[in-house]
Amino acid sequence: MATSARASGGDKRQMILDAAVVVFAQRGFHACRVSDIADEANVAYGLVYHYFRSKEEVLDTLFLDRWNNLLEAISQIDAQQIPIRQKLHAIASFIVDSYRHDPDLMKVIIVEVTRAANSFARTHLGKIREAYTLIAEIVSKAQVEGTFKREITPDFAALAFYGAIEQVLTGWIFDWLPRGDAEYEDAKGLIVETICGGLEAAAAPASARAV
Amino acid sequence: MATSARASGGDKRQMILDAAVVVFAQRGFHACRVSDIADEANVAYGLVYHYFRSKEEVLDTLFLDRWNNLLEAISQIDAQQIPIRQKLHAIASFIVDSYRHDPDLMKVIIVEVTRAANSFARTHLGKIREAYTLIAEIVSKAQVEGTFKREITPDFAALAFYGAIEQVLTGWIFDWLPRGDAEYEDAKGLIVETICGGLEAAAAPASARAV
DNA sequence: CCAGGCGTTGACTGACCAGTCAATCCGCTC
DNA sequence: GAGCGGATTGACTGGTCAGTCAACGCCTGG
Repeated sequence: MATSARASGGDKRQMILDAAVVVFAQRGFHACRVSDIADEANVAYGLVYHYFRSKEEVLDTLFLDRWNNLLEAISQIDAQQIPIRQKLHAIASFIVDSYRHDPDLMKVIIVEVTRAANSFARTHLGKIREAYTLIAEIVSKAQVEGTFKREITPDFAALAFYGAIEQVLTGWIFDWLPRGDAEYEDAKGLIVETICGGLEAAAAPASARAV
Repeated sequence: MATSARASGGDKRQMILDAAVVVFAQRGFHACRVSDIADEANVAYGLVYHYFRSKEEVLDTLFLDRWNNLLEAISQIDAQQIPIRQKLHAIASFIVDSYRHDPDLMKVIIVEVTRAANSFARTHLGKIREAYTLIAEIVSKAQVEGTFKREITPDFAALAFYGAIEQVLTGWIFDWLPRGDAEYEDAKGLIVETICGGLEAAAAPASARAV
């Protein structure tokens, strides 16, 4: 009664999006057919085209929703008055927890958009770079206040930081790395420690930039 | 005369491979047609299938040739009696110089294989992970000798190191980062410094693992 | 009870393209 | 100069799928 057979308004739209996540995660964007999405959503083929202009628009929608969340989260984290390490930890947390909360969706976003440099990343380059830029600004401020050294450019640092996170997520997605709540928590700390503290034992003087 | 109209043996095979690099780099593996490769190589469509079983085998060939080179290079670098930083710098150098020497080929390998987690990376996961493993072993040895701290697992360190390199290459490939000989040299040093020394100014004690 | 219209359906079309194959070419050997 | 066999050609086939569209269902408002 509450949920009539005829679902109200955008209800089926959401069902299609949810189905798309499952299908894209399982078979990949290019390998799956639009009919797979419709089947998974228990919806007629044509309805997908009622709500979305194309198969691509479905993926675009999934990506943009999620990525805008990320951008806002980073901005909010940056606005807080906390040490730089805590900021980076919070960003890593947000992304790792996004994965924990909905692994399929994050898999789709990373595998099909973020890492798919020749197809979708092209379209969304602007959005993706916004994230880099926000992180770079955080690094930059840390350099100004003296917490971070200046030898490494903020852009470069952002690349390394985000790259490390993405690489770890990729490791989980493809089962190179063990998954689990403990692993997720550890990873957050390890990413931040690697990027901030480096791998070297605290012994060599800062000037030991050999090679 | 030396080069007769009828090229000898595997000559055309190489022409096809070279053409594939150009075409894959320009339009992407999925977006291009086999006929594009044949056209670019000035060769009949069918000849591609004389030398390769499928379009995929062309890409596989490109990838494996190059990746095996990389694996061997890493092994050789590891065998040398030099400080850990120099080893990592040499690895970064090899990869960056590979890009400098043949940007299109590296673009194809990274964009179409290494980062294409859902299609080709699947097939070549083993090969790709060999690289991680080799790097992790180097890190592991550095931990044993006390140069690297033990808090960060070798697997994780390898992920971060390789991830940083790949991210920087991606930055060049898609024009987020300026290219040029100076930039290439700088990048090698910055990658190593970021991973080994971290971003933080040398002031906080090693125990400052906040958050 | 009827009309209008959004939501929904799924068969169909048009285009695309990987891979096949029968025919031709050409260098070589005997 | 006959004939073998690998190299080369490109028209063709078979299958796939994204996207279209005409029709139908069901709610709503009059």
